[in-house]
Amino acid sequence: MTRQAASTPYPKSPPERPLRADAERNRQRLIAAAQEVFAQRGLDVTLDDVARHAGVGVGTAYRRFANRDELIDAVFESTLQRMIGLAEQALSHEDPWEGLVQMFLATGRHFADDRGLREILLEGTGAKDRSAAARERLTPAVGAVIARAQESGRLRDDITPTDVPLIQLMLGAVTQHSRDVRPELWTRYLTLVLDGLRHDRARPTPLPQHALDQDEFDRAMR
Amino acid sequence: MTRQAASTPYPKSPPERPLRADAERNRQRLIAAAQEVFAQRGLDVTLDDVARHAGVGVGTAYRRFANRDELIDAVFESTLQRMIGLAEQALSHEDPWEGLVQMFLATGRHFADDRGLREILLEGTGAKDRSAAARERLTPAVGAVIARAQESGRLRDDITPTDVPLIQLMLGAVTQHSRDVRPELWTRYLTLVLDGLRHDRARPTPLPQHALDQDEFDRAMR
DNA sequence: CATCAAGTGGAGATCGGATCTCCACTTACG
DNA sequence: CGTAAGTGGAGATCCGATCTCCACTTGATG
Repeated sequence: MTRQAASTPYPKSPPERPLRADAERNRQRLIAAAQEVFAQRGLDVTLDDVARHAGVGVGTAYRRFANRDELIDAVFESTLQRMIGLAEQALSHEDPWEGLVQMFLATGRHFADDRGLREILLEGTGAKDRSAAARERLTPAVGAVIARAQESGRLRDDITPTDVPLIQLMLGAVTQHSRDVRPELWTRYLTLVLDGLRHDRARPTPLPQHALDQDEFDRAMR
Repeated sequence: MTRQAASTPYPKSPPERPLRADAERNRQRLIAAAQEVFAQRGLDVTLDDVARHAGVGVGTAYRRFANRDELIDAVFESTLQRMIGLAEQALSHEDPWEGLVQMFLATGRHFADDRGLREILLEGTGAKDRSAAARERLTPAVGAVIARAQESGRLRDDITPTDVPLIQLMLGAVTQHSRDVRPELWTRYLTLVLDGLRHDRARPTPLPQHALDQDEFDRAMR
């Protein structure tokens, strides 16, 4: 799919010297456009799409980014930082269980809003090493949140850090199908899962988001 | 994508007269092959793939089935019947809660083993009316299982029948990513969700399937 | 067993969509 | 103002999927 970058014409990686002002402006526009397009339609869009959305010519896009992968890297570096931040914030929440819940909610929201992010972090789309590296940077914080919640006795003991992305993956599947009909539906199922994750519980937590009615359901399942 | 069937050469729907014996044999082979290929690789395979797998020429495939959709219908009619049967069996289980669990397990297993089935019933891939019709036939039985479990007081009251396919969709997402690494992993998350679905519970149900370790995880996320 | 309509295989025509280049033109910068 | 840097976008190239066509084989029938 991705061709090997040819030797001469446009290999991009090391910015050999500063770009001209207008060129740099276009580069930023491309990144911003890519961010939006990836979020909406996933990583499987053409550079032509991104270029059109940015209001520049295809040629310009290819001159700045040899292929989609370079663009993806440029776009997701900052997002990944933010995700790590969210997990770390969860650690500083005074209540360990609430911290865990907050982490699921905060990261879940990002995933709900950004299909590209789901694809990279949860579905392993695109360059495998990129995804792996990203998750590796995310793991320590997530592990800490889990461990702390378990020590507090509120989270069942048989949960491990790898369960977290799998759960987010499940919620992502819901979002994928319901986003046009009810973008927040995933919170319903998160609540359900959280009730399953509790070490002990008295009564079920009330579910946010009523279930899909028949009509919504039909539309969600296209 | 699917072209309008042309007037003369190979429109297939009404079997105008009985097929010659060898032709009928090939037809069956094609359906059997399609069943397998759809189960393994989903509905998005070419008729060429199916034909090769059946050991017949492409031409033969196209002579019998004007397009993939006809083949899909031929393949899934029987499977759908079986799914309905599973829900009905759940109703006859003496314990209403156990019946519900059995329904999730039995249908979940089918979904786990058959990607094409997931795509039709859970992901609304392919002809939208086919999926809708199929689900419509499945709904009454599922609704009854839910209602009975709720009346027994074991299933929380805020669950509705449309939650069932959404939950299966979540589990399907797990299966999709873990099938090469650990095909049964979905049962772990089903147990978690079931614990969340219980109206009241003392201690968590032990989870089947230990979580993915780091290596398995990396492979699952490709 | 001879005849011939029915059926077959699979090479390749056709289509469509994605990727990427090329170059005449425009623009920023010294 | 001169010129190196940058631009746009038409179209060359590639690729894979769909579907047809026809020389050849096979099953049914008398």
